[in-house]
Amino acid sequence: MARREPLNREKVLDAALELADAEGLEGLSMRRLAKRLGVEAMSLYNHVSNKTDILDGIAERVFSQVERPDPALPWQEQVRTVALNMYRAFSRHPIVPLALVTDQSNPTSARALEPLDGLVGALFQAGFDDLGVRRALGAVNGLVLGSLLQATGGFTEALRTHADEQQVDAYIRHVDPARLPNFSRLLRHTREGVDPEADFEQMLDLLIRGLVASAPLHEV
Amino acid sequence: MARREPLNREKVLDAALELADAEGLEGLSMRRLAKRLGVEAMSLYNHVSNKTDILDGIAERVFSQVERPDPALPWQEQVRTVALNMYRAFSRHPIVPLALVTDQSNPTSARALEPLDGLVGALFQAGFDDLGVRRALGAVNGLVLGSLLQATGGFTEALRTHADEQQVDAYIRHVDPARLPNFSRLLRHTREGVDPEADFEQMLDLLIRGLVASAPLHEV
DNA sequence: ACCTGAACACCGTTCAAGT
DNA sequence: ACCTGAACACCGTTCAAGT
Repeated sequence: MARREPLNREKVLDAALELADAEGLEGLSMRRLAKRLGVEAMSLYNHVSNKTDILDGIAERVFSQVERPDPALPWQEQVRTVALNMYRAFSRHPIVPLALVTDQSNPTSARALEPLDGLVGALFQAGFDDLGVRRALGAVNGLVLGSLLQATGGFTEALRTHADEQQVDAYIRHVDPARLPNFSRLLRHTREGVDPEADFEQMLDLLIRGLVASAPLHEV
Repeated sequence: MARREPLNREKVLDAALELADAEGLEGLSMRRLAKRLGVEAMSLYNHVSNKTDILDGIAERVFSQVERPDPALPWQEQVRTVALNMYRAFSRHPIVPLALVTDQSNPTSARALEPLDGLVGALFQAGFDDLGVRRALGAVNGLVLGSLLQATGGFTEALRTHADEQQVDAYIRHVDPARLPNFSRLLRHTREGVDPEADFEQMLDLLIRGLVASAPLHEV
C-alpha cells in the first residue's frame, strides 16, 4: 500500500468525466472530484487551472471522438456523418452539451474544433458563401444541441421518459383535461418507447435535404 | 418614507425576472434577489417555496405570453405560429430555455402548458397518431431550444457575436490554420451580421414542410 | 514539485426567534 | 403574518505553509 503515484492532468480529466457521467453536471464539483481522487480539492489546481479548464478538457476529449469526415465524399454525406457522430458522442456524455450551452465550457483547441472544421469544409464544398456556411453551421449545431438537450430535461420530460410509471400517473392527475385537452390525450395513450436517435436522424435528413435544395451547386 | 408595503409572490417573480434578464441565470440568487427587494434572503421563503418555484413561476409567465393558436387555421400555420411565438418569448428571456434544459425548471401548470397543448392539438389535426405527435412535438421543441441555446453561448460563439472585434481577433490568432483551415477561413472573412430569428424561421419552414410530407392527411 | 489547512466570498435552505 | 440572525452544508478559489 505504498503512496499512490502523483496526479496529473489526464488523471484529473479521466475522473472528472467519470464523475460527470455518473452524477451529471451539478454533481461535478472540485471537492467531490478531489475526494474521488483521494486528495484535497486544492491539489487539483496543480494540474488544471480552474473548473472551466476541466470542462473544456472534457469537451475536447469528447469532441475528439468525432472524426473528421473524408473530404472526398459528397458534402451531404460529410455533413450527415459529422452531425450524427457529434450527436452520438454528446449523448454518451451529456455534460458536454450542457456545459457548452450554459457557457461553462468553451473549448478553442484545434483538437476540439477539428470535427467542426470538417463540417465547415463540407459546407464550403457545397458552394455556400461565408454567410451561407455560417447559417448552415448554425442550423446543424442547433439541431444537434436541441435534440440532445430536449432529451436531458425540460418540459416534455413526461412524454419521453416512461421509466417511472408512477411519475407519469402523478403528472396525468396534475393535468387539467379541460384546459389541456390535447396534452392529456397524449399523456393518457402514449405508452410505447421513442427512439431519440432515430428521430434526430430523421430531422437531420430533413435539414440536409433543405441544405441541398438551397446550395448554390445544387445541379452542377 | 413609510415602511414599504409587504412583499408577495407576484412582486418576487417580477423582480426575479428582471434580475435574470439583466444578470442571467447565474446572476439570479436568492440573496441577490432579496437585496434587490430590500429584504433578507430568508423572507423570500414566505412567498415562494424555493428557487425552483421561482424558476417555474418565471417560465410560466413567459409561456403565457405565447397565445394558443386558432384551431380553425390550417394546422401548419398553427404549428408555425406557436413555434415562432415561443422562440420570440424565450429569446426575450433567455433564462427560461436555460432553466428548462438544465432541469432547474419544470413547469407543469396549465397556464404554462397551454401553448404546447395548442401545438399538440394542431399535430393531432394533421392526422398523426400518438407516437407521431410525440415525435413531431419533440422536433419542434428541439428546433426552438437548439436555435435559442446556440444563440446563448457555446462553441460557435465567435462566429455569431461580432460585438467585440478584439475578441474575434484574439480568437483568430488562437486558431491554427493548418489544422483548422476551413474554420479560420470563415473567421477571417465573415464580418457581416446574422439574423438568428430569420435563420430560425427558415429552419422552421423546412421542418414544417417535412411534417406536411409525412402527415397522414397529406392530401385530403 | 506537489499537497494541505485555513480562509474568503459566495450558494440554497432550515429553524428558532422576534414583531 | 411577515421578517430576521444564526446556522448548516455546500460551492470555487487564493494563499501561505508544509514536505
